[in-house]
Amino acid sequence: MNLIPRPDTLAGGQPSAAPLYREVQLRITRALAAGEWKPGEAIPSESRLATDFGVSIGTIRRAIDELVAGRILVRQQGRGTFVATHTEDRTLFYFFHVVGKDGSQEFPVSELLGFRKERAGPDDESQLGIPRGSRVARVRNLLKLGGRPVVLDDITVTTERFPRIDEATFRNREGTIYGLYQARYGVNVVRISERLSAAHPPAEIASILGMRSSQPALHIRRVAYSYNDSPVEYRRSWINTSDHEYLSDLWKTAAR
Amino acid sequence: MNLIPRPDTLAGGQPSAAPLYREVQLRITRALAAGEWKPGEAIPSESRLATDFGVSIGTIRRAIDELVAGRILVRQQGRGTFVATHTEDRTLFYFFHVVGKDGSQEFPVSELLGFRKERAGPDDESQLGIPRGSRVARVRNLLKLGGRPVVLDDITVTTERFPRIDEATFRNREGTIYGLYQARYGVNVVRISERLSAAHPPAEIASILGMRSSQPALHIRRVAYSYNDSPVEYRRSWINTSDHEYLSDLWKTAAR
DNA sequence: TTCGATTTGTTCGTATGTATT
DNA sequence: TAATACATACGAACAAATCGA
Repeated sequence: MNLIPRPDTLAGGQPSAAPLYREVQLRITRALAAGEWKPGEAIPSESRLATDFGVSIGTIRRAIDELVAGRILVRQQGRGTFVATHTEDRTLFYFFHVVGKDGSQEFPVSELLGFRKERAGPDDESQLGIPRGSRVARVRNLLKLGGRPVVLDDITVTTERFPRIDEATFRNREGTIYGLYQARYGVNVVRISERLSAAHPPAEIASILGMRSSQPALHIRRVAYSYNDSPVEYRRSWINTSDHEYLSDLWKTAAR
Repeated sequence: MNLIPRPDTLAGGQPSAAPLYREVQLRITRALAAGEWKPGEAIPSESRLATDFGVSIGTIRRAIDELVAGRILVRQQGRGTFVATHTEDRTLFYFFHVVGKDGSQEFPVSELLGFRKERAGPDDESQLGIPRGSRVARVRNLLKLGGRPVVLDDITVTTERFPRIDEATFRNREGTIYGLYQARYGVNVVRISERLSAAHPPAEIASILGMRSSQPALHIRRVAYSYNDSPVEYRRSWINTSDHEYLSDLWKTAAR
């Protein structure tokens, strides 16, 4: 029956008690993080990976299953398995949770309001896990729904991960911001964590959102992560919830 | 090799193009909805289900996989597969998303503030998908964190699904409200959908939460679903976000 | 249009490992 | 210790989708 005993190591690294498919998964994730297979591209076929890694095709499928569930990879029968991109409309609402109070999901229109480079503050440092005084880029971006301003994003990223980033890069992009990160910097956002609270917006922001400063707004602090849970973006948002809501619907979006 | 062609029907019902594991999954879900296996109990072993359904054990595992991912079932190696309960602390934070601004996850203390029965309003009817003028029970419940009031829930359920429900039922319960639904009424909440907005709380609610009515609060409209996406509870909540936040962290809680 | 090669999707079966009782 | 139940890994066969010759 050709039962080869499973080696304790697969990559020649430190020994491990983890199952084989986890090791395979880890190697695939590392290859993704290293940019070996780029977003939109197909990764090698399952049978190819099986021979390359010296495991059965079932083990490869098992390893890929979770990456597909986590929207890191996308399978297509008859074609192959592809690195997920942020260019598809479907994936947008996976990271964009603002919907109309009537339940309508609308495509936001983006407008760049500001760009500058400076030193990170203590909040940025802790959220992004970066050294003191790191150089960061700050972007102020407005999202309009139905022609009216609804969401104001203040985005912070490190110039280390996004070298030579500038205003034109943001202004001339096609598609979403995460699509830009992916296509131009090889940074693939695969997960976000958001903390919401209600507060009065600062006067400047209230003005942009067309509300009075005495009106309540939704405030969100978001950290976006790439592979291996490494944080890549810190975003503070204000949302005018007069006509819109934040939708938190765990399993509708994920696989059931 | 004993290759039996797959029948188009498994239960003798209408024909189907769905894969076999989906049909098995559907039958398991139906059995759960019918209360055939109760929360906390073990469902039959995989090998037993395989012979019962006349499919391979691999197909059974495939069918159960998604139910486990959706927290409907819980596998335990060496013991069996169990219907998930709302009595475990782990599962609490799957439905309770309020955390301290310092990130601390605290166990809320519940206090019943009110109970009454009346006719459903239009909002209740549409959210719960019930006929006009249905009889509903309304519960007002306060959640305290660190001894201070933080969350006020106004809960609406139908007396049809929760017969003979009364104030004492809620007051004398042990554990969570969803645990009560499960243990006493066989209603198993497996998914919630929440819509968040920022607003000024009504004076009465602000007073309960120890805030001024001019302060912003987080307002949440939640619909809780049982098996087969059938809505069972409509809940309107107000949250004082002075010291707490709403955490939306898709993949930390789900399987990666 | 047809056909064949390729790739993922489904189902089956078997063997063995590990945890529980 | 033995029996039971889930976990991992392998392999095989066929179905279904895709794509190019």
